[in-house]
Amino acid sequence: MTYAKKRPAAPARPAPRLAHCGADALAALSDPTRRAVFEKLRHGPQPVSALARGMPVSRPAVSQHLKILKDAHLVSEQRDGTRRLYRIEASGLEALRRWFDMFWDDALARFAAHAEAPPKREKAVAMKGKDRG
Amino acid sequence: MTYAKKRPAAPARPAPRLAHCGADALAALSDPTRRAVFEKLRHGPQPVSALARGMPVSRPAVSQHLKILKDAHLVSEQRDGTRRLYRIEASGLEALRRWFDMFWDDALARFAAHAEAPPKREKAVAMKGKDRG
DNA sequence: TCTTTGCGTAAGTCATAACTTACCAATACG
DNA sequence: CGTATTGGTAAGTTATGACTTACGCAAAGA
Repeated sequence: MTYAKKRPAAPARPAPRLAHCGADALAALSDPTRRAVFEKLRHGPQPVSALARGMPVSRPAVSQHLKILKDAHLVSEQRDGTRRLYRIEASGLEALRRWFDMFWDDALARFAAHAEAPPKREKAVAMKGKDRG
Repeated sequence: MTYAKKRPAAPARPAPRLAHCGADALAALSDPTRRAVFEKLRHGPQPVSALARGMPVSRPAVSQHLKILKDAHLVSEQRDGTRRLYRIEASGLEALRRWFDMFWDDALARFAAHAEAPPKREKAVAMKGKDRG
């Protein structure tokens, strides 16, 4: 969940720095229903009602999910009469993969090196019960 | 968001079928703060307070995020005195990659084949204004 | 042993994501 | 032109996730 407006109990939230890569795609695919829709598209381009058919949610819900997937460049839309064919778009997957490979390579390298160099224990500067920096 | 308990406005929600692969990992990485923590771990194993340092959220918040990452097998924990060293765990990444490569391969194959075979238009069985199947 | 450091967990708050139904626009079709 | 199909969008509801503070326990260190 991303906080934006003011919230009394939590002073602020200056948008934690994050790699602006496959972030949107990750968020988009974090929802089970959205994943289900996305997986349905593996069988080829489909109109909204076909995607909604058999799903436990309403057609408008699927529409809303498709919008999110589209914004994340995970699907693209092609108008065909009154229908709109949705299909999986490579670019979103690609962005995701780039972000992801970063860690993958790292993990492998680190595993290969086998030297983890656990951080030195350093004297903490007296914070009695304080949970905040 | 995953619905579980009853909700008057929405009859039921029988858990949309989904490939039980990197699902947890995707959900875990969908949060910006969690990604930030995860990215910090690229520099090597770190104790909780080191991870929390400089973050816009409290230390307990980071602890909670680490629990989620751990449940998704994205990080592992090693006790060291009063500290607990967290490090990136390959297995979660691997699961994620498997799920992900499924689509990736598909997308490439489909792109290569170039034949999309858009679904035939079929007479819908008269549903006046109904949004549900 | 008494204190400090390190960290997990409980309880409570609040914004919001994921739904719902209703409505509207656009295209196809008779 | 009237009607049905298709699908996007608005408005409203609710469960939940991301926080907070407070507390408690375990290991070090004096």
